Amino acid sequence: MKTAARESKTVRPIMRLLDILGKRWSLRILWELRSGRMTFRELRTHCDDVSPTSLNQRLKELRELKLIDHDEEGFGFTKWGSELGEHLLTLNDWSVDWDKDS
Amino acid sequence: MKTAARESKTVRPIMRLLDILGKRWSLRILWELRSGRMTFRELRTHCDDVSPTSLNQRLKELRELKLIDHDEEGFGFTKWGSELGEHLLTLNDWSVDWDKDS
DNA sequence: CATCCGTGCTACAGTAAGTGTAGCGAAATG
DNA sequence: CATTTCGCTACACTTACTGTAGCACGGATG
Repeated sequence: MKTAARESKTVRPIMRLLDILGKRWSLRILWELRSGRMTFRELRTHCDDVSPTSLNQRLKELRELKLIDHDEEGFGFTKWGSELGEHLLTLNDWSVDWDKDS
Repeated sequence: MKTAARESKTVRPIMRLLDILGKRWSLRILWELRSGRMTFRELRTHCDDVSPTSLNQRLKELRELKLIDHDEEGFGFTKWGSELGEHLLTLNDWSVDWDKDS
């Protein structure tokens, strides 16, 4: 019975969330998807040409968490992902003030 | 003129933020620090015994971003880190609903 | 039919990042 | 002095990510 390499050991939702969001590109992917659905290649371009291996891995995980989905228009937010995107937006506003105090 | 391995190429504050938060343990560290200041070793224990190498690296980066600081009571939030902690709290509330729709 | 797109995605070797254990030097306490 | 606790480092090992190439599929076009 082997445990997954890096998935949350706890059951707490926040931990599941922090686990995946703490992986490289996760936050960035969600951030970029705010501007609408896009194809794998488009998304890749928006994410500084992240390697397709990594992108695919993250997309798979984010889909499993029901944060994004995929249809004929490409990848995009689910209802939940959309809500999470809102949180990122408020974080964006915050970061502007934070940055002023560089 | 070499560029830093993984620091943001853009100047946008949100990117700087997502960059560091997207590194392993960053979000977790901030999450754990909500419960108050703690020593290196305490923090390490709270973070599933993360390797001291990684912990030290993240703490260093988070200090550079003025999100946490260190005094005789240990590591803890700065004013900015504290605000970011609030955001994590609302994210925690959200995650509970999200989790119900597993 | 064949040929050309663009799609999501995989293979694979190389590089970077994180792990786990041991332990150091400094400061505080007895 | 010895002991404890502190932040932190060394180092070999393992895992994660990168960068490039290209595959299989489906739809359009000739």
